[in-house]
Amino acid sequence: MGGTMDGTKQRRRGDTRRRIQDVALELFAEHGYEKTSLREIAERLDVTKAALYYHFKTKEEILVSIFEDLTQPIEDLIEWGRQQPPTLATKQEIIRRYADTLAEATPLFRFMHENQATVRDLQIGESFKARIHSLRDIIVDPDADLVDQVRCASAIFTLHAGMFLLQDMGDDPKEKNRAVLEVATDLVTQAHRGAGGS
Amino acid sequence: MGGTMDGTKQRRRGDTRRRIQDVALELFAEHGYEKTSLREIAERLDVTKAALYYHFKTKEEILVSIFEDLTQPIEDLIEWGRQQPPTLATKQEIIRRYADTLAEATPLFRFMHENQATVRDLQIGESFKARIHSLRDIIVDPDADLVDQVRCASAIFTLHAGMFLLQDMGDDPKEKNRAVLEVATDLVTQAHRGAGGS
Amino acid sequence: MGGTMDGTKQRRRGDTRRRIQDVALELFAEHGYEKTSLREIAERLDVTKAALYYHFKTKEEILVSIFEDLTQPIEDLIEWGRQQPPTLATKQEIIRRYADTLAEATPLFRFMHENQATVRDLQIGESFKARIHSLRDIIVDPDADLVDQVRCASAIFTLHAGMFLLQDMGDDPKEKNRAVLEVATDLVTQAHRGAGGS
Amino acid sequence: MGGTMDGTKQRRRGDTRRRIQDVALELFAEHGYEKTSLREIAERLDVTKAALYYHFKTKEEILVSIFEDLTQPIEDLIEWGRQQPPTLATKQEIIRRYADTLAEATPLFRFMHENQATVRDLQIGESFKARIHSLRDIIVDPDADLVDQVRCASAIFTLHAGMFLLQDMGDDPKEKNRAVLEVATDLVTQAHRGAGGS
DNA sequence: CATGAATGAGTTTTCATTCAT
DNA sequence: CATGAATGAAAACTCATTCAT
Repeated sequence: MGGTMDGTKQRRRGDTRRRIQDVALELFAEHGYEKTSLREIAERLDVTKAALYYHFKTKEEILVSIFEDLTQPIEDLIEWGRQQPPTLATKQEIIRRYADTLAEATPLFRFMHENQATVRDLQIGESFKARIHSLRDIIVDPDADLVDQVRCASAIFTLHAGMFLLQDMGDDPKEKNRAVLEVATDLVTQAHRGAGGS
Repeated sequence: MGGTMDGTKQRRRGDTRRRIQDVALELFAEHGYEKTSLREIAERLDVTKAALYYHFKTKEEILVSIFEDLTQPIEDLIEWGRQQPPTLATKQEIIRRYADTLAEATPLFRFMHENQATVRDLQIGESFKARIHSLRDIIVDPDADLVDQVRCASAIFTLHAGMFLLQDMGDDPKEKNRAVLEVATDLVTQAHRGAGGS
Repeated sequence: MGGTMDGTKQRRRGDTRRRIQDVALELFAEHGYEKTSLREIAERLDVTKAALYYHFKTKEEILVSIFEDLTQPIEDLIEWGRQQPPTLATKQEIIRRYADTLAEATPLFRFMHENQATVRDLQIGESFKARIHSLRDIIVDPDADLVDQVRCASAIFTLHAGMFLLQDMGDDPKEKNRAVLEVATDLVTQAHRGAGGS
Repeated sequence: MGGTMDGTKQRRRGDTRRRIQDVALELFAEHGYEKTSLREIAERLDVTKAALYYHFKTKEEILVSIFEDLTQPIEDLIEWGRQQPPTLATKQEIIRRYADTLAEATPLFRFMHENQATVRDLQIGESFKARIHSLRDIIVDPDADLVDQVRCASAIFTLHAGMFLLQDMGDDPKEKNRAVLEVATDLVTQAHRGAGGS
């Protein structure tokens, strides 16, 4: 009981919830939240719309649940960052780790990035914005020179842009990711130098 | 007669088309394209929905018309850029001018930036993407080092982000804009240096 | 003055009304009354919708006016028929003349035939039905054998069908029309014989 | 339990689709396809418009579904006719059977007959036309004399007209139907004789 | 767990019609 | 004669959501 069972059933056991999230995110990222209907999601999963409502109370809840599941790593990163000394090395490491986090949840971040107007009215908007700001506040001293503040924010956006907007650049995606990371790291490094870090 | 008349009426004469565009853009930028209904636009203008259809064939056409009217300056800028020698000074000037262009059509660019998922299915998406790419291709040699290519793209996104995402940063918006411009210019300058510019 | 003028202007003088009728009938016959919009008519004539309203009070009036202009010949035919002796020759002549009438106003009759459901609610419906019935009553004695009554009605429908439904039959339209007329005449002849006509 | 239940509820169970078709056809036949709105259909059934869309994807699909369900007998008749020897008896039998078919699906055929302009743009138009042509081709040799071809087509239209246009003729509908059938049969018989049938 | 059936509120769009100029 | 601008009413259709089974 509850142990290993058959395996085929296990894949479907409680798995529907996850499958809904996967398909929903894929469609949200592709066509936007508003233009993705529950009918579409249900059809792709070959279940009825009503089935979605067994697992989630509303359409928005589907999105919220995806968001909550996938942004845990960012919260962890923020937590970690706050406990480190505010050295350049820490900041560089945060950039590095953030790049990894983005890479692992690309569709969600692509969605967040491309649907800001939608997301703004949708509870999670504030939540997401707050996280990004927390992150920014770790890598830049709010008392620093404004130009350096911008540089750090820009580092974050460079990572974002690298994920979603530069798909046509460079031949090898890995190489491109390395280049993006380098530019972002550079920006943070320059900001740090400007801020008087020796 | 026929001369100057009252002025109140004159403002409404033939002005409706423009007023629709204005209100529509405002709402599109605020709530997104999909979530803005024609009823909403019409109500704000105190006309009927059908009046909108007298001036525009479809909802999409409203957006397209706004887009076409407001992106002319970018096309001009691209045209100008292509006829200049590819010096660092040129590139810096393009960044400067592009910043101005963005500032003058903030709501449109905010809209484009925050509704990419929507815009992608909407004809003008490709058109806009193409313009940004053209701009990028002017400030970076496609044969340059990949890191420097990213730096230039990043310069453009820094300007974008500066417009729409950094509204809480710094006390004085003008100062912030100057800071944003400086970071973007820096990125281009660094890219140029890397590319072997003396 | 008022005499011959230029000729170009003369063609347009008061001609608009006729042109509206022509285009309207063409479109009504092609796509049906309901699916033909005034916008469509106006666009084809290269005038505005409002111009149509200068010449006709309503959409229905356009149709009514066409109807009235074009069905005069039928009324004349009925009038003529009523004053003839009820011989077989008269009936045959009516069939012959009716065939001519149909041929001369094909689009109208095609319209009436293919849009009966529409026309029924539209005033002219009754009017048209009454005319056809009058015609029928001339070529068949209401006291005749029911089979012969049907034969006569069938003669009329044969003519109609020949106009609108047999376009693919036979190589030469003229030949086909002659065949149609022959069948219709035959039917009337048979009916007459049945009715005890010597 | 599960057995016979009440009967009132049972009639409504799964019956909605059929009820929609029935009411729709009734209204389509009465006022025409274009002038019948989904609101009207829904109101008569005491359901919402959206309920219609649960059962049919579009308004047109309602019509198509009715058409497909009701024209099966014609297809069967054509199939049967093709496998018979082309004797006069066969042709007469086809006329007889076709009259029966028409009588059993009167509203649909009335609709098809009175809304040809509408139906023409509506997919099923061609489909219907093709069936009628197939039928015609069975009862008349395409190489026959043109007059006899017309006679056969006329036989079919006589049946049609008998259904929809002669409602005022004769006192007893059954008698009238018999008369119509007789005229149609006569026409086919004459055509056969003309074609060289002994 | 999931479905079949339905709803209410909304959407974009079209149309015949009006009227001041 | 004709237009430019607008309207009120209605159309077809979509969507998130509900609920008995």
